Amino acid sequence: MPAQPATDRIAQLLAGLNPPQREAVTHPSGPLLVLAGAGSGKTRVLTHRVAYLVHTGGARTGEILAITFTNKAAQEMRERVELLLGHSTRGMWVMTFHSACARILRSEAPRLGYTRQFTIYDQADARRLVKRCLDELGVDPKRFAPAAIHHQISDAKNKLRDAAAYRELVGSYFEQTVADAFELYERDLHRMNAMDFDDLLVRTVNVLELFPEVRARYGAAFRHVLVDEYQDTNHAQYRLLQLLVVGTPGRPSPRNLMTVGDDGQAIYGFRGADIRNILHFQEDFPDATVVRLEQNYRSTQTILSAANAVLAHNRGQMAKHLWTELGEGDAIRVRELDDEYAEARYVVGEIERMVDEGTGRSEIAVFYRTNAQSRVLEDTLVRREIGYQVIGGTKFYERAEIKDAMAYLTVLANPQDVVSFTRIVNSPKRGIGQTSLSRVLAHADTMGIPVWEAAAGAAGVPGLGTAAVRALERFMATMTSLRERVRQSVPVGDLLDAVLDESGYRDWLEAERTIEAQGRLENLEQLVEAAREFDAGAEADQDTLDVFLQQTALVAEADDRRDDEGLVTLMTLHNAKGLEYPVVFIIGAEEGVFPHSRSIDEGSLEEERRLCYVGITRAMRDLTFTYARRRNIFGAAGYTLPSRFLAELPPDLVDREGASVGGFGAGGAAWGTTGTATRPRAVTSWAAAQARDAPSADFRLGDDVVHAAFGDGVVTGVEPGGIVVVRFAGDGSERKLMAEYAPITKR
DNA sequence: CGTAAATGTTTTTTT
DNA sequence: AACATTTACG
Repeated sequence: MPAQPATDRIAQLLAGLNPPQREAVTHPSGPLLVLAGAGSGKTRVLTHRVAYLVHTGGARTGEILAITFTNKAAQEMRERVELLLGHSTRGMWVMTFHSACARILRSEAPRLGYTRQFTIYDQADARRLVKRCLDELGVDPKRFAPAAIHHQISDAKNKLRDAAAYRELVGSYFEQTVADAFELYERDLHRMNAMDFDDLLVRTVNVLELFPEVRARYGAAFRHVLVDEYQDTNHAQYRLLQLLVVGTPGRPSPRNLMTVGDDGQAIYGFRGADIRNILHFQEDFPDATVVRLEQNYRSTQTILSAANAVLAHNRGQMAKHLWTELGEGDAIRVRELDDEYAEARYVVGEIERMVDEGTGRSEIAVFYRTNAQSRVLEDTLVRREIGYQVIGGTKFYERAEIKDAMAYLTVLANPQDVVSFTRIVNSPKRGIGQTSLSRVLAHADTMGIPVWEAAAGAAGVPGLGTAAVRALERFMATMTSLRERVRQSVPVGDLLDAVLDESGYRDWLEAERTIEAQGRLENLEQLVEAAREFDAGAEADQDTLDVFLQQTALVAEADDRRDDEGLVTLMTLHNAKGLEYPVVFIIGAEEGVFPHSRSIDEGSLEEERRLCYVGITRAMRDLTFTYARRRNIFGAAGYTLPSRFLAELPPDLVDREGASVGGFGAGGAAWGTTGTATRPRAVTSWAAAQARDAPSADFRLGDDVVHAAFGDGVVTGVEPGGIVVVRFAGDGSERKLMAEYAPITKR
């Protein structure tokens, strides 16, 4: 393309934008909030604004920080901006919050007592560490699940509360335990030179708050900050933006913050997202310009009206007037099936029919609430030989062999990392069991030295058997030799290859001679390949291993979504946000499944409803809901009720052939055909519906019960989800039990 | 110390 | 039903 005068390029950039889009793109300066309804072209506005800023000289590429929620979105944004600009976006920060923070911390973390080689722990690593802390405290992991404790800690961190601040708010024994674990956990993380996902945000905020010169530097560097999916930001992210944008007393910054979002699509509250960030933007920035994008370019009016009608059942959403020029379109189908197998057969049958009629497979998507639901569907698709892809689910980097390989590299980069060391020391088996490992760890702890050093001096570890000492010495000889190559800056791909050979990991898998091991070997080769690609693209600096590790820790999936290959796409509703498909199926529309029983229990129904809104608005022209009358969970079959969201769809927009008329609450037909003698009382969740089939589970307040292990007790509460609360006479403890599974009987 | 059996727990959603 | 973790045994 020949170079054009800037004015032409700008005119071209703005052609094809509607008036509010254009207003947002050309906004001169200062805070800007874009309220962008589903399908209203928000990515378009973001990318065009970035290009506009560069073209008009409002910012150089290096002065722009564009933050997205997922890596996928970041990559897509970068590509689209490059297309608009006609050149590379090198130097522009287009990435997720976590990536941006990791990058800042790679240079600034030493100010907080970390080295540049700090390890990033994912959820699983963090949970393992929490469990270790609980062990150290002598807490029974059955009483308090490490996952629950970690969730509390994570929640606190997202609110920028440290362990001390958390302790001040303690109000129960559970929270007391969390506070204890929190302190140990933070101490261990810092000692091990490691950060969890939340730390990336928190520590960046810490650096910016503690060091005004750092804040001034980054504040000046990013003249324009653009944030996508603003409704999903948490408090730490909010604070981070304030620090970057508001500037320092002596040096006010241009406050060029553009946030784009839709309060109707806030679906990450469970992860600490605070919807108030978007609701209060105009209070934070009273001079903010607000632009509403209300024309939808994606869906038929029927689909939009249905989405609006569902969302209208929430209180306090911002008003929306989405409209479209795409016409009425077909009714939304709702179908009732016998069970999840019939449901899968129906969906796959419809897919076959549509494909026969000329629809491309890549135009079709199936959404579900939980990953586990993909399984039956996948079986059916395989049997009918329909190509499909599953987005999300078990991630490449969460596979055991990949985590092992990464742990080897991590230990080589960060010799203090106990979690990674523990992971690899006896994998493959080299005769270093739990007992020997504990001795090494304890020794490192008492001496206050890194694990690596303790292991390297195995002979000096008290209580270690000669066999264990020898095994450790062999292991550490290998590791030391590998570490030497790190020092020489051997490319990561070569290093990883050497790790797999010299650790004996490859031989170990090859010796297994199973199909599964073969698959694992292939995954590892794929990882080596990814490392070599990284080497090829890496700049010739010395920190390649650290960069590789920190970058990889933040990338969930290696295999990307493919649009062009004629594959039907399967994913969770959460994963569907930001995407669109001509044909959409939403399966498992049942109380307890969607809305999920836990949401019902925890009172986060409005968020579930927004999730439903997100799902509906992904569809361009064809939308089908299905639900099953009977569904298996934990093995046993249970009966279900149609999702309340189905009842919220305006009847005149819906085609309910084969489905019970009236939806939720009119499930009598479904129940009647099962031959069940008693009509069920109103059930609020799936588990409760299922509990109906087990008469023994019918506990009432005040019932005297006997538990196989805890002895006599009395029922002090009955909760939705088939949970009974029992206070036991033996130790006075109060426990929540699953009525159906717990070994309790009425007296 | 490692393997195999037994036991108990689990399912939201994700950077 | 599937999985992880704990326990028993060689």
